[in-house]
Amino acid sequence: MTRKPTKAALPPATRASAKGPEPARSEEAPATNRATRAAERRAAIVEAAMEEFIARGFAATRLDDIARRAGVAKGTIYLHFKDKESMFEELVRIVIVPVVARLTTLPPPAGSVRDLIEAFASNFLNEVIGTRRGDLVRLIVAEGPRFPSVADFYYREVVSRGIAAMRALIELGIARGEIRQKDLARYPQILVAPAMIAVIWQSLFARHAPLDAQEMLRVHLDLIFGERSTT
Amino acid sequence: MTRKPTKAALPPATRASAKGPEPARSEEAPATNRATRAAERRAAIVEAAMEEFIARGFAATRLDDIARRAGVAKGTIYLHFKDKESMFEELVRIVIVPVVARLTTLPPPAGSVRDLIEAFASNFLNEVIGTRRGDLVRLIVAEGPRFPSVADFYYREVVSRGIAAMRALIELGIARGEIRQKDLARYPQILVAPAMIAVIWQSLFARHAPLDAQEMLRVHLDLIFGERSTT
Amino acid sequence: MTRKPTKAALPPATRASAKGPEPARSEEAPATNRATRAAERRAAIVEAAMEEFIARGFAATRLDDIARRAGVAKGTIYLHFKDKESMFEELVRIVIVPVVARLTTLPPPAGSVRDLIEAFASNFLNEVIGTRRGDLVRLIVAEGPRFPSVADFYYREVVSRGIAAMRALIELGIARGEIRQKDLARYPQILVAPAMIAVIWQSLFARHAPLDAQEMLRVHLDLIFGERSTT
Amino acid sequence: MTRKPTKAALPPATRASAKGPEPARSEEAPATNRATRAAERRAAIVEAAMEEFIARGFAATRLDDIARRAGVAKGTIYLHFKDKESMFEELVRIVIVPVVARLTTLPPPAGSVRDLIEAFASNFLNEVIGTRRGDLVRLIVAEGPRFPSVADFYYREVVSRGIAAMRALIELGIARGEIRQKDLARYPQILVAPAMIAVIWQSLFARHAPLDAQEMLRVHLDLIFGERSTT
DNA sequence: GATGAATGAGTCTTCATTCAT
DNA sequence: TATGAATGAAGACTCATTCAT
Repeated sequence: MTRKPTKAALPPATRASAKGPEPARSEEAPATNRATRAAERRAAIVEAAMEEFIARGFAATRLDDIARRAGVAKGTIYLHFKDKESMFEELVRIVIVPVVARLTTLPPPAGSVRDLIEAFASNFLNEVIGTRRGDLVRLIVAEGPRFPSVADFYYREVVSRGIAAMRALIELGIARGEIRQKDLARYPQILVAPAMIAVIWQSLFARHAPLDAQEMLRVHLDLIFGERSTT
Repeated sequence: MTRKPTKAALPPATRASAKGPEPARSEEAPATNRATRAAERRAAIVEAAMEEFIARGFAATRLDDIARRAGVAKGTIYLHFKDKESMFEELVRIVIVPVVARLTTLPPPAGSVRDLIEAFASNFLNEVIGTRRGDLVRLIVAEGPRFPSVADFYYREVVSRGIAAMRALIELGIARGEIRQKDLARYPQILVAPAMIAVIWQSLFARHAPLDAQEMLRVHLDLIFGERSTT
Repeated sequence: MTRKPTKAALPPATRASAKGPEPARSEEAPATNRATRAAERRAAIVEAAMEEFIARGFAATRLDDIARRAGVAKGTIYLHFKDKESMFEELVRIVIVPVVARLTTLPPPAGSVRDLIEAFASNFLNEVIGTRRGDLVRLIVAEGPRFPSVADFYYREVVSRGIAAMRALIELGIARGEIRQKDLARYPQILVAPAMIAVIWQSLFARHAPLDAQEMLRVHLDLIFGERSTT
Repeated sequence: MTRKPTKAALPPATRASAKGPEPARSEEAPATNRATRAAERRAAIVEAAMEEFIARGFAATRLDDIARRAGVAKGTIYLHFKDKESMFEELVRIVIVPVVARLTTLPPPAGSVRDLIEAFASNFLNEVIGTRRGDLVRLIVAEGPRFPSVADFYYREVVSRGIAAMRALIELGIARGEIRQKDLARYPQILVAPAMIAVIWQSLFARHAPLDAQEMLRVHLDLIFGERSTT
């Protein structure tokens, strides 16, 4: 048996690690109207599916488990999603869209470029690295080749925008004299690389060698902007 | 069905599709004695399995496909591996060990630290980024959480050693005055991050936005060592 | 999946596909009082169910489709019928009873026996062969073995009566000297056989080889009554 | 529950009513080589599937039941047939082809046309009416509209040939003066109609009113050829 | 050793039926 | 009465693993 051991290796999941505002499990709030109930259920399914897909990957995830975790019957899933595959694809969209929305709103044009980027980094540290959102990034890396539409979506919505935003910042930094190396603007990936590595590191190796992502990012920024006199 | 679309996206494999009477053995030498034959078969299985696992991930890979691609019968796989799961785990070891062996041999004590690292990078560019070996890295990222033993092994054999080696180089660079930022030695991950990002980028986004990995790595080294006067 | 191809072959029904806010009631009069409304709904369900059962057979018909076609909610069906099975059984009764009623009324004591039978045949041609009613016959042939009660009912109400009526006519024909072969009265089935074959032929083979049922029946009657001098 | 009652209505099938030369169940003959075993299994599956499809119709038949009846595991069916649907389609071909083969061989040009047709009829009586083969005809009538390919095949292989053969015989009969009514050659269906009705009658109404098919066919032939002086 | 037919547990998906609104 | 969201039992199909040849 192949899948069983795989399951055994992953204890019934971390469960109650509700990410959204509320677990939206049933039995709790009676809720009032039907639409609300339906929305809650849908949210519960999304939440549960995310958890399971992250824990086991697409192919090894069982809809049965998602249903159980969401506290709904198996058939209910099919009231919200066409099938497992499109559930996965929609899921990524559902989870990513609000993140993108927030990010595109954020940038308050304050202080120096370094301050701006540090704000970004700090945000990233709190909201992505080591969180469910970080795991989602790893999930996309894992399943991307088998779900081109997911990779496409992620590139379009997140990567290309992120790269563009970083490039703009870098160019600003160069213009203001904060960044010396002009070529950096051609490869904004360099700016983000350590952050991405931190995300992956936390998923895979945190157990063996915990990584102080915050400090690493600071060192990286020092590399780009020069070390700060004031720490 | 879970795999159908995935299969559609991945045409029935690029290799052997022998279906007729002839087993289509591994194309190499005819070989004479039994031990050799067995070793060849095993090698063919390893090769085929790697290919399939990389293309579809662990759960979605069918032993049937591996067998067909390797030109052996399904049962034969079980003469070499206990089951699918341990096959996967052994596989990673089998493929990684020679790579590590080569890397630990490599370091030719030549010129400057930057030259050394550039040699490394160049090697990495040719042998990893955009190759099967690069895909293996993505595979480990993908399956790591479900195969702790694989993640462990990879950390122990590759990551920790790589980090240690990089740290040694960085310290050497600092000692020789080639690298100004002392803190870098605490986070050798920063040195490797762009290379890893390049690996992942090629798997996922090459189609949308091809990345000139070589040039990116050069820019990154300029950042660390300062821009070269000559170039 | 069992039904997919079947569905593909049968475009989502020719009728109502109302999905929007409006229930798309039965198109007839708006009706005022409740009893009337209920009766109308029931009629719509019966009509829709018949259509679907004929198109797909009992097992492959979905209550969902019936409801949609009838323009009612799925639950409404259960206000009128106990379950799918008894719905099917009642349906056949509901549809057949008025037909039988009409037939037993028909026989206008006109001219010769041949004229009488020709009147019958002509009626059958117009009202059964190639119509919904003809498909019902095929449906009963198809589902009879799985619905003994339906077969029983059909035998009792239609077949045995029809046979008896035909026998009476044949005997009359023999008595009057119109029919020479006396044994025919023992097998009135022979008289009806071509008509039944025509019904089935239209369902199955009309596409390959259209059949002029009217002319065939005429030839058949000529066989029994002798060819007419005038025609 | 819809399918359960349907099942209940049909007691676990008549089972041991093996039609072919031998039941080909397992456990009996040890068989020698693999190919033979496989062929036996395939035959058992075909036999079992026919039985079940006839008893319940396509949609209501469960592969589980077919497997159980054939004495094989569910998966084994898929070694021989792509899916339920193509199993059904192939089945009809598999069962019909040898029948057609035999029929096209049969006709020994002996005696009078009536004798020839009586030989046919007698054959039909023994080999079709009231047998598995007869049920198959009913099955095709039942499922034809949902399986155009089956109806097509049946028309091409059986119906059109049968009609052509009957027409030839009728024309011969007319030429020899055995058949008076010339128009009959235009509708050979009339010649076959009572036989078909007998087939259907036996499936549906035998319980209520057994039909002496042999005698009925004789009467029908008397109608066409004139009553025999000797009998 | 090598084979590949056979197995049957496991998974996705459907749909008749129920019931709170 | 009418609704339709929710349920979960049932059924088609897959595939890792075994074992007789």
